[in-house]
This record gives sequence, structure tokens and C-alpha cells, in this order.
Amino acid sequence: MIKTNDCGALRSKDIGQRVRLAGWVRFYRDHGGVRFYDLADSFGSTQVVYDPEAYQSNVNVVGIGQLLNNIGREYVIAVKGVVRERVPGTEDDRNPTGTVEVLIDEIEILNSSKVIPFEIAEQKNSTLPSEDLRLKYRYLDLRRTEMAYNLRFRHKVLASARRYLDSIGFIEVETPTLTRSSQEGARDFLVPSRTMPGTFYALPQSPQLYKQMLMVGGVEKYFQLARCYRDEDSRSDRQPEFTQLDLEMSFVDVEDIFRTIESLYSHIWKDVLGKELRTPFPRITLEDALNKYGTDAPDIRFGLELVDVTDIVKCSSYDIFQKVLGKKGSAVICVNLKSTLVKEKTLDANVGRSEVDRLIDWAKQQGMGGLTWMRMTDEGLSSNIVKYFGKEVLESLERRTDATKGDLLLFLAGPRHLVQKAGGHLRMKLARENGLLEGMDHQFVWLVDCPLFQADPVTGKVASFHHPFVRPVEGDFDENGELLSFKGCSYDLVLNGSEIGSGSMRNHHAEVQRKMFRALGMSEERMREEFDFFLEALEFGAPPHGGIGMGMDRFCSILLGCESIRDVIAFPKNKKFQSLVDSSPKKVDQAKLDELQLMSLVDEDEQD
RNA sequence: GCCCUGGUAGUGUAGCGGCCUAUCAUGAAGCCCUGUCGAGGCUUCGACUCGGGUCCAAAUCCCGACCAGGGCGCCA
Repeated sequence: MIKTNDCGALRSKDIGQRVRLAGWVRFYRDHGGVRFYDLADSFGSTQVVYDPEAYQSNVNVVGIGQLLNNIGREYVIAVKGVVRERVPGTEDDRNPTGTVEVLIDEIEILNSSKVIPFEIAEQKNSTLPSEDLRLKYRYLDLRRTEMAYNLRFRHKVLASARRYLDSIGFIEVETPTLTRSSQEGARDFLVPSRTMPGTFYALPQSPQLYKQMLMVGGVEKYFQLARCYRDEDSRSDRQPEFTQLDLEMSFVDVEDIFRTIESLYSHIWKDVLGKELRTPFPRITLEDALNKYGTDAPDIRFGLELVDVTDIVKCSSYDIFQKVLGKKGSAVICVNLKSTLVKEKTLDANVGRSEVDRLIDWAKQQGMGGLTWMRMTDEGLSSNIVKYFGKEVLESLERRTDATKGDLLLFLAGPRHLVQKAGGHLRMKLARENGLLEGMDHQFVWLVDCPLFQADPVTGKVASFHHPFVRPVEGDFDENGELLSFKGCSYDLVLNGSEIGSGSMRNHHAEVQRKMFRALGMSEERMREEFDFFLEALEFGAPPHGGIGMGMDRFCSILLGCESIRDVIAFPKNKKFQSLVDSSPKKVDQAKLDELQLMSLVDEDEQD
């Protein structure tokens, strides 16, 4: 090793030792005579000193000084020297190595560095450069303390998961990344085949069918840190390629899977955060989640629950509500922003109007017609529109929403699913703006009791709620019955309002699986074409099985409080799915296309 | 496909019709400095994304492109 210690390692107990350190020159301070260098690696930084008056006669003082004259920030150097105590009063208590320093008596410049395009070192008032610059020079971005920490954190989470799953008998099995395309699900990334021109592999959206076939193969307890690929537009928590902790078990029921997962996260909690995690996780039905939180991924750490007041306000003469409620499937929901939750108290109905106006603008941006409000006062509910509401209606509202003095009631009206969705966003917005999430512990919740099918809102066609492999709650279903009424044995794992996992018990009877496909409107021909191999696998004694896939990028970014999952991925892609560090995707030589017998339809002039 | 926000020295920003030959910080280059730690001091360098338009006058207003981010749709 070029170094005897890491740059974050030395302490007072090491004083007198002769050490060799290597790292990057992060800062240096030249006082004309004595010079200080902060030598950093991802473990920390140590002050190394050039102090001409302190050297013994056998040290090449001039030579070291000349080498040091040539180094700049982020030069890679190795130094040898003796660890010594700092001059009393000059210790740096912000740095764990701050009581000591190394007096350089030998130095080697291992590499130079160009002038860096942005600040790597944490500095007061320094803000991050634009995302694309960070991504272009990702290797420099990764040198930053925060990113280095994130990568290590992620490693610890994954290592902990691996250790635990191994300890309870799971085995890690890799499945192919060159797979078959299927019409279901997200858009595929396609890979042309050279040996069979005109045919394509797809990159896996998840190892779903492979892991089920592993169960048929008797693996019984499988897991994998599986890279998944979906060619759908990105979000701050969505990348075209992402990592799932994928897991499947045989001879189990839902409770076994829940226990396994809860136990898994308990171990991760202990290993990585050093804390106990409360289990079992609470469960909430999809219906409750939508009604109370307006989303299938509820953040249940705070109240501000949505209250359905459709039946009450029906009896008002408020024109806007009447118009909305005239349409089928409409609803009026209310969020009570309790005065006790608000940081700056505005108990007077006339105060805080600009605040309400801001919320109204926001609601319009969300696609709502607007937002109606009332403030609870000593004289009851008050606002510009209470005159349209009878006394009894107002009193019912007070009771239903539990309104007490100073509370602000916010109403959204429109089609139920839109109102719920907007209400869910409103709830999160109010929580964020009033600091309700600050200092909160993390909270898992299982989302359960989901339907097997759902109707496409546009075409009305029946589609899977999760995917076609979900086992019906009863194990079977009547394909001539009311499809939308059946429940599936599926569940989502939600953490702090983000879906971080989704799984189910699977159909292990081929006949039920066939029925499932038929119910989804799949022809016998296509079933054969796309799933014959899989259906046949189920026919060779498939055991009952189920599992889950959990997004590790999201999980780590939530624990670390990152704005985006890009901050826990070493080389993420930008919003357009470009990798800025290596400029992919790129055009390829015509010869490569010829070999694959492919032709581009893109006009050459339109490409760069 | 759509909506929103932004684009000013290498980096982060201020300016938002004339006070702009564009602010401040950081950086880079050079000099000074023997206990700093985002060292300090002095000097120098370096920018209005592009194309139209309005106007006596545009970094600033308008239109359009391009780039980036957030969101909707999409994500079985």
C-alpha cells in the first residue's frame, strides 16, 4: 500500500509514529514559511505540514519545498512524516484528526490535476453547481464528502440486506439481462440480435418471470440485487435503470412475507442506523389510503387527513359546489389546517388572506377549478362564501372536520379521483410548509387490499391493477363474474409517502394464470406466443409462492434525505436519459448497423 | 405530447428598460506573509444561451429555438 493510514485515521494516540499518507490536496495555506496542506481521501482529511524550521539536518528541506511549489488543488500526493501534536491552541475541533498533523519529510507527486470545474470541498455559502455539470464530471462530484458518504451508505444498506438474507437461507441468483420483450407493462429497451437478424432482446423491467421459474426450480428462497430497465419518462425518483432488491419465497403466505421483510428492514436499521425499527408495520387498505390521504402511497406520519364532505355541502346553495356535484362521481373534500399546526398563527379570518390566495393559485395549477376556504372563529365558520351555507350545514361541517377556533378549512371540489389526488398533494404541501415533517422518524406502512383488476379510465378496458401474475385472494376467481370486484393478494411497501416496494402472492396454477390472461382480453394465440413457456413451467409442479421487489435507490435516498435518487447512484442519467459523463447514447458506425441488419430512419441532418 | 421554473465570468450569484465599460463571492495567474485550517493582504484575468422583434435605448420587455430541472400524462 502506498499509504499506512487513511486520511481520516490519525489521532493523538498516533503521535510519534512515522506514517505515509496519500490523497488529494483539498486546501492549502501558504504562510510564506510554514505551509499547511489538507490531504483528503474519502475517509477524511489530515493536515500535513511543511515547516522548514522544524526539520532535522538529514531532510531535504529545499527539495520538498520545490516540489510543493508545483502542486495545486486536487493534486494526488503521497507524503511520509512523523505525526506530531499541533501547537497548543491551533487544534481544529471540527475535524477528528484535528489534534495532530504530519510533518512532511518526504513527498511524492503521484499525479497532477487540471483546474477543477467546480468546488469539491465543502465551503461556507457554496452551493452546488448545476446538475449537468455535476453529471459530466461525476467522478469529481463523487469526491465530495456528501456523495462519498451516500455511496458508502448505500453499500452498507445492500451489504446488510445480503448478510441478513443469507443468514436466513436465501440465495442470491442472477437472472438474465438479455430477455424477451413483452407487450405488457412499461416500454422496453430493445437490444438487436446479431445472430438472429430482425429479432430483439429486451432488457428486463424486473426479473418477475425468472424468479417465479426459480421457484418452480425449487430455489425456494431467492433474492437478487437486480438491475431493472424501464423506458418511461423520468422523475426525480425514477431512472431508466434502477436497482431492486428482488425477493421470492415458496411455501409461504402473505404473513410470512411481511414478517421476512419487516425483519429484513429491522436488521438494516440496526446495522446502518444503529436504531431499533418498530415492527410490525401498520397496514392500510387502498380504499382508506385514497380516502384519508389521497394517494396509494400515504405518508401517515402526520394528520391533516382528507375529510369527505360531499353529503354535507350538497345541501348548500353555493353555486360552484352545486355545479360540480351535479356531475356523477364528483366529491368535495376538506383539509382542516388546524391552527395548532400552523407556525405563524393567523386566527383572525381576515388575516392570512394572501396565504389563502397563494393556495388557490396552487390549486389551479394542480388542475383544480380553485379552492374554497373557511376560517373557524368564535362566531363559527367565516369566509366570503358562508352566506351560501345554511346554519345547519355549517354546524355539520364544524363537527365533521373537528373545526376549532383558528382552524382553516380548505375545500376541493371535482371528480373524486382528481380531488383526492390534489388533496393528497395539498396535504403534503401544508405539511412541508408548516414544518410538520421536521425531526420525524421514518414510517413504513403496508398498502393492502388492492383490487385484482382496474378499468382503464380512457378506454374502459380491464387491466391488471398490479400485474397479471397476482394471485386472487381466494386463489381463484370466476372469469364471468364482476372482474373489478375481485381483490388480489398484492401489497405495496410505502415509506414516508413513497412506494418503495411492490409484491404479491403469485398464481401457481396454470389454469388460474390462463384465466387471468383471458380476463385481461388476451387471445389464446398471444398467450401461447408470449407466455407458453411460463404457463408450461407452472404445469410442472409450481409450488405456492410469492415475493416482492423493493427499490433500493428510493430507499437509500429517503434515508439520506436526498432530493433525487440520482444522489445515491454513482453514474445516473439526466432527464433525457443521457449519461453526460460518457455522452451516451451515441450514434454507432454504419458497419455496426449493417452487421445487425438495421437501418436508421432518422434524418442525418436532424442528428448532431 | 403537455404544464411550470430557470439559463449572467471556470463555479455560485446580484442586476430585471438608460445609472452596466454588469455586482459580490469563489476560482485561476502573480506577488507578500512562519500556526493556519473556507488562512490573510495586494494586483490581474474572466460572463449577459442563441435567433428574431419592440424601443431613441434591451442582460432587463415580447416571440421563437436550444439547454437544464420539477411535474402531468406514462411507469403491467
